[in-house]
Amino acid sequence: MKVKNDRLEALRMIISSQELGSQDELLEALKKEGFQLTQATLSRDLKQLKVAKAATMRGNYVYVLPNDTMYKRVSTPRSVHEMMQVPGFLSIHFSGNMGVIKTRPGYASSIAYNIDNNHIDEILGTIAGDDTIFIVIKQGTTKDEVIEALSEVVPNMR
Amino acid sequence: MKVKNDRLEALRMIISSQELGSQDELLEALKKEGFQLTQATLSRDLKQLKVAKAATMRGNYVYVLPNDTMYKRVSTPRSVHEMMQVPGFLSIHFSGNMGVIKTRPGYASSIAYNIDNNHIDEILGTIAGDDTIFIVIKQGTTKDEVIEALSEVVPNMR
DNA sequence: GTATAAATTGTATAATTTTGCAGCCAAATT
DNA sequence: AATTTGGCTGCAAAATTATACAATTTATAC
Repeated sequence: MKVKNDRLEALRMIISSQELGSQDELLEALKKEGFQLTQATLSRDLKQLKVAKAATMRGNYVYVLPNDTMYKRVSTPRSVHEMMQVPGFLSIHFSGNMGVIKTRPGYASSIAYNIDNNHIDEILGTIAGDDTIFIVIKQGTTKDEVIEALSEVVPNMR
Repeated sequence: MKVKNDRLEALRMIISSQELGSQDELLEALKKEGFQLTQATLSRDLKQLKVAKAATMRGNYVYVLPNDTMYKRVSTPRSVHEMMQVPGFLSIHFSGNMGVIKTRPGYASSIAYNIDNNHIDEILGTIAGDDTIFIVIKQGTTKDEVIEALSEVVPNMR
């Protein structure tokens, strides 16, 4: 069934690239892509793709794919080594006791996870958005020391 | 409100330890734990906890926590009552005008919520990830003052 | 190609979830 | 003490989502 597979693929792309909160909105987005279907069918598609509807920080709801890190089920925890293959890192800059890492879209949380799980003394903590990570640096630590420590963990660090 | 926090905590435990697919089922589970509330309130609680409803492989739906602890569960599943004794707070450290709180996975946002809603003068604001909270501290405030103030709000603070 | 089985879909409806509103209560303010 | 403010909740209605059923299409076997 070519049509259905295409539709599911389009749906995946729509969900991962936009923040839509109801099936009607998804339906409309699909229509713009040239897919003609009813809410009932969409509901079935969503079930098949295991899409979840989740509350956001901004107080609304969005659909998310099952492998979006936050709502991922199961998952064999990836090893540090595996994650080092992931080339999401873009840049790092510092200001005062904080560092800001820019990553490719979607990579922030996995890189931050990687940093957290390596218990780097120089870093008190991280918080990740979609393509940005904030890190708080231990007092008395230099940028170079932080970069040195991070380069053990983050691929393409330098 | 003590009751509400307890309820949210119980809800979290229920969701992470059982596979329930409708709010009515959750309501019943909560009732067994001694919580009395309506489906409407539950819906709001779920929104606040950022719980998502996701399709499963077995063709039904389940509620999942934003960082699904379900599949990382430890071998001995603790009872809801036991787990409620164990709040999520792990540690706090400071650097410059910032504090970094580490929590058990998934607990950051609810603890940050507690902090925010207690209007602590010494804290300008917080931002929470999954297991980390950044807090920005008012200038001229000492760590001890912050810890003092937080201990009113965060369980197991010291 | 025809027949049979399986999958897909729309319709209509049932089931579920979210939300506006008003009341209540506790904490803060005057 | 009285008043204001803000959070929490239930109720009921609105909004949204899931599904039984029947029809149709597609795949498979003969």
